[in-house]
Amino acid sequence: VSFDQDRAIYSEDDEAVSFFKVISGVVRTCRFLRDGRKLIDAFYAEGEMFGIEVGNLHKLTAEAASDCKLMSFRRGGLDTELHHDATLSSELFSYAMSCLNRAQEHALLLGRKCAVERLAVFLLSYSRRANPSVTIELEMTRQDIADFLGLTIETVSRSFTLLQKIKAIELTGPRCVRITDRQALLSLSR
Amino acid sequence: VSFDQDRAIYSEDDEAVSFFKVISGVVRTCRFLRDGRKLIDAFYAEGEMFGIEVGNLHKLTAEAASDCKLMSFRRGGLDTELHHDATLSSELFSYAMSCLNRAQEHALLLGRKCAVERLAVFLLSYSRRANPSVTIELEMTRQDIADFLGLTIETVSRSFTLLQKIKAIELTGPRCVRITDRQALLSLSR
DNA sequence: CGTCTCCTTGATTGAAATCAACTTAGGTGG
DNA sequence: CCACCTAAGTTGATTTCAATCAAGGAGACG
Repeated sequence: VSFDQDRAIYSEDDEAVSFFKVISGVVRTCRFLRDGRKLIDAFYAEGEMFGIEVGNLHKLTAEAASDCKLMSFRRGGLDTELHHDATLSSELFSYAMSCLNRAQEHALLLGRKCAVERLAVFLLSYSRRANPSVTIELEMTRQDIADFLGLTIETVSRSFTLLQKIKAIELTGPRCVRITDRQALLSLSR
Repeated sequence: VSFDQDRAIYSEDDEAVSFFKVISGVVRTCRFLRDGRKLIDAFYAEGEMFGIEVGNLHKLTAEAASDCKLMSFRRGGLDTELHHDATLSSELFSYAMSCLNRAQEHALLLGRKCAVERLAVFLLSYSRRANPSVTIELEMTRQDIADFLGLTIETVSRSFTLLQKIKAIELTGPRCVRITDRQALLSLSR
């Protein structure tokens, strides 16, 4: 299945009939407050799965952060299978626990880290998942980064500038970053 | 096992040899940044389980938020059992997913809600788990609430005062709250 | 009765949000 | 092919909310 950038894949409280694997592009899952405030919970890149739920409803909204292609899986008998296939369900347990870990790390970032520190964490985690070359291509907008880090686009932009000023990164384009001092980012991030 | 208030039950990166069930009192799980900044991930009250991990190490620190009694379980063959007992592992999956949900809700709060809104959420969730009587007894300090909500004790205190001023709550003592306008709290919390 | 801890309140500072203007890059069509 | 248009990003000025600094009050306990 293909989705254009910013298309909704499913919405909060939609019935969870399928889950997905990313073939290409980036997907974001997010939540909203009634007045429109938004927080991106996670980005999913090539090869990652999302949309697995326990109840009948999706707890988050999923949107295409870039144009992307997905593999869709019928949820079907997953529930019943769960009670019989111990390997499957223990793998799902591991999967859920690793998501939990990521979410807890995210909470620590949102609750206790300042703007530059948040961006440092983001760039490090992003560089880890992208190919390990020096220059990384950000596949999402400043707005997406801001909504993930609990900031505004202006603050994100200023933080990029600041990281560049202290020579931790180099901006070769608005979406292109080279990490020039990984150690500096690391010490900001903990 | 008994723990006095503020005693560590286990620390981040400790070997995860046991997990626990709360018999009485309240436990908090938390993470730290190197400079001492702290975020409480969750509180666990009577009957709740904590300390279940996938790897060999605890990912969080657990401390007694009040004097408390715990039931300790050897982790033992849980790993091997996991691959054979489908019911157990699917239950663990559900457990992990509900923790994940809670963590995501927490992240939304930390990333996008202001101080009073955060306190409103906290009081509502706390009143849900405590007995449903009108007056609730907070079993933790302002510092704990602040570390959970990503605020300082002063801001928490001011938010209590503010909620009282708008007649959403009544403080019958520093640790005793009566919710007088649940609707007001609800509309702050979403 | 004094001391200590926890909590509240006030004054000031500071980091990020908001408001506003400007720049750049990319895409489109003349 | 180039000029224009638009969306995305940056930068600056100001405001705002929460943090910090500081002082004082209330209850618990020896």
